[in-house]
Amino acid sequence: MAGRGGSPRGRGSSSGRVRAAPSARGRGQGQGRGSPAGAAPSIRGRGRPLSADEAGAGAWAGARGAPAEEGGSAGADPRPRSSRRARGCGPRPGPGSEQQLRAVLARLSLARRDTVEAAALVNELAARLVQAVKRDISFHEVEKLGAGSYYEHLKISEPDEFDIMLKVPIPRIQLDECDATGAFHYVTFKRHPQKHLDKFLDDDGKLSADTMLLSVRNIIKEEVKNITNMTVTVKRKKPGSPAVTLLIEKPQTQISVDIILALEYRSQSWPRSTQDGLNIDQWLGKKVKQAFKQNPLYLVPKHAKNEKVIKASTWRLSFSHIEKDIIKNHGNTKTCCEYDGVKCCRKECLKLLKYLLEQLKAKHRSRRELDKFFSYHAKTAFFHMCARRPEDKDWQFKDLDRCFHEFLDYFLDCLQKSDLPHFFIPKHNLFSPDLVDMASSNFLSREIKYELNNSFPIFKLEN
DNA sequence: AGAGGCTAGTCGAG
DNA sequence: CTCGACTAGCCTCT
Repeated sequence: MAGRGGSPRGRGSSSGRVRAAPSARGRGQGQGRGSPAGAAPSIRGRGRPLSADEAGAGAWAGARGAPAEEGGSAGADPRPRSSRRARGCGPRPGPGSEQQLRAVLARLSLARRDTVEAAALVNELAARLVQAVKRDISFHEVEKLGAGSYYEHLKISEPDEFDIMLKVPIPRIQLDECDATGAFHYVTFKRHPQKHLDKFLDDDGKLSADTMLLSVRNIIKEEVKNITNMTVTVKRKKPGSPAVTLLIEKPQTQISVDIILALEYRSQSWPRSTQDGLNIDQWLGKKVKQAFKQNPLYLVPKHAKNEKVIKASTWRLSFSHIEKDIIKNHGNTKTCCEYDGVKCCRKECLKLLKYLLEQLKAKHRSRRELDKFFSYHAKTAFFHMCARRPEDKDWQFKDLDRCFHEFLDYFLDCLQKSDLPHFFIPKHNLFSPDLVDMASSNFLSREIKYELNNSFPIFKLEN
């Protein structure tokens, strides 16, 4: 649940209470949600899946249809808790399909040992950096917020990428859209300037994203010099990136940690460009939507590109906190996926699409067609798909194969039409031809169709 | 800041 | 396969 402000949906609450006290959520001990699911030995060897949040989409125009309703898919889900995710019990599933997908998913789960080790390093590093940043008067009030796949329990393969937002509360600011997307804004202070942030204003009185991020970057670089108990380096700055990326070197692997500066914007209402977004009325409910919209918004330093002129002072809206909350509370019913509720396969579908994209990107690393696809595309398509199929019964655990195929169909459709609206800012088309050219979408479409029609050979590669 | 409770996840024993 | 231990993260409450 997102910030204390009030994440909607008090989840366990049996009452109709919508946003209040989550305290009543208590249910039994959170114990054994056993799921053996053939714990694959941590797969560290696997082809480094490119960078964190990326994944593409795939679309396919025609080939739909094939969703193989294969023989009654593995056992009916209704097995209560534990056994729920066990793969392939019950009648034999058709070749490939259900059982194959579950095997893939089992391989994608994070090995606990890796998670424990990575979390210890990352948490220690993050705590130090937060302290260091807080020492600067301008950033006195920063707070940490875990964002991205790892914190959404959607990280696959290895816990090697972490996104950590540093929230800077900024009251009374004004946002002005700076281009047609509705995502990028200029930030100015209303009325009184805020003394501790004045030094980040540019000549026009706009808050300069570049300057502010650079300031954080310098603090971090200094602090990193003092760290002796692990090997950490600060990666070279990428123009237009909202993050300071750190690398923790470990004997076998490295962990990348993105520190993302984020202005915390609380206001009566979200900006106009978001007005028709977050279409979850049928899925999570209007009250939930309303409650989400009471949450603050975040702005991350990110150049509005897409135009000849690069604007150094722009900020992009970020909804990571809401996305995280939706993913955690993804059901039409409150009890979806609770330990005594019914398990759905939504997250599994998303993991599979992310994996597919990662693998395709890795396979075609040397070409450029897939460079423009990111896991955020998969996530966005996922939200739309959930909104189109709002009911838990549309996502039963036993229907993984069908659900995944339908999800891919939808994704292919988006690619083919070059149309994937940002889930929160509907007029912002993430597949707009200026962002993703036709050659790229066609290439990805073709690759996905190929995988679809051949039982996903790319999932079998062991590399 | 710290303690305690809870969830969602992995893993080991039988 | 099932059970339950164990753990990270997150939340609430002093």
